[in-house]
Amino acid sequence: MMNTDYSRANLAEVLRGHGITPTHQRIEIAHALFSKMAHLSADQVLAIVNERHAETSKATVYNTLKLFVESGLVREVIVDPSKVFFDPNTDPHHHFYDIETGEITDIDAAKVSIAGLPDLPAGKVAAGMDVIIRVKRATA
Amino acid sequence: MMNTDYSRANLAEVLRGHGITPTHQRIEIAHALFSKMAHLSADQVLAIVNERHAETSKATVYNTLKLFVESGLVREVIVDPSKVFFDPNTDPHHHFYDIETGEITDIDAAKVSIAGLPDLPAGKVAAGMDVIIRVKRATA
DNA sequence: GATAAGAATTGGACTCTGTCTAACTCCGGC
DNA sequence: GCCGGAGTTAGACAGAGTCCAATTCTTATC
Repeated sequence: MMNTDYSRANLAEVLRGHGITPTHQRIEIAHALFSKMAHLSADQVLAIVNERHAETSKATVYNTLKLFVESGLVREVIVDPSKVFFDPNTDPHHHFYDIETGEITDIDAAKVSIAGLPDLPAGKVAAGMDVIIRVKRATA
Repeated sequence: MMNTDYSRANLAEVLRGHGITPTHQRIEIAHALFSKMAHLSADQVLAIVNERHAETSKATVYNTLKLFVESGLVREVIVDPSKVFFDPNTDPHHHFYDIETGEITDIDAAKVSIAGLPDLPAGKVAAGMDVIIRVKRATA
């Protein structure tokens, strides 16, 4: 788990630690994701980053989010057709998605298991697997 | 589970049984889904239905798939950003989705369980919940 | 601190999935 | 067979995401 220092200077170090050149835009995007600690869509990230002055383009937000996903800094959560969310929490966990309200709730990874996965200890869902449970009512 | 007679005449009866007026287009769409018994996207359904002569519009395919989902004839499977798949198998089950190959594999519903769902017998995932497990390698 | 070369960013056009609409056609009860 | 409502249609539209060539920034090296 990441520490909780979300200063620009610290975020720059975090990016360097993941082999990412810390540009202004990338730092702002990282700041948006980590300081909110919420599941954000690319659109929401774009809006937050440009709240005061428009300074980051759509292309950069998409490029950067893709880069962050590839380097394991955030996770992609695909719950909705036509909208991907980005989750700054990379601890092993899964997601409930309420179809009706659009709400996303975390589930402890240890609580989800699948029988018949002989190569996994106790049938637990392996790290790297992304379990998304779509429900019709809030179940959290 | 549905029977395996995929003749137009029988599909018309199946549609009527679900309260759906069996038009030519709807029968063709049902035929595409059930005779292949595969997870198809709206685009694929459109292509299959119009293989010989263009006779069904995009709007009708979308309308019909939505109608089929609402009446429980097929299920929506949301595994990929920007593409929804439709599954003619409505038996309770869940899905593995291989991010790299795009392959979708079924999992027996009984094999997936979540701890900490007190209102559900034995922590089993409830009917109506749609569990999608996104993996990086084929795990089936 | 200046320089240079590659990396990052940009805006805008573009693609793709899916929606909407208003006119037209078909289905089924009478 | 007629009629009214249900179903279908083409094409315009919307929103998320991609692409590209031109520009700007970062950083290693001096």
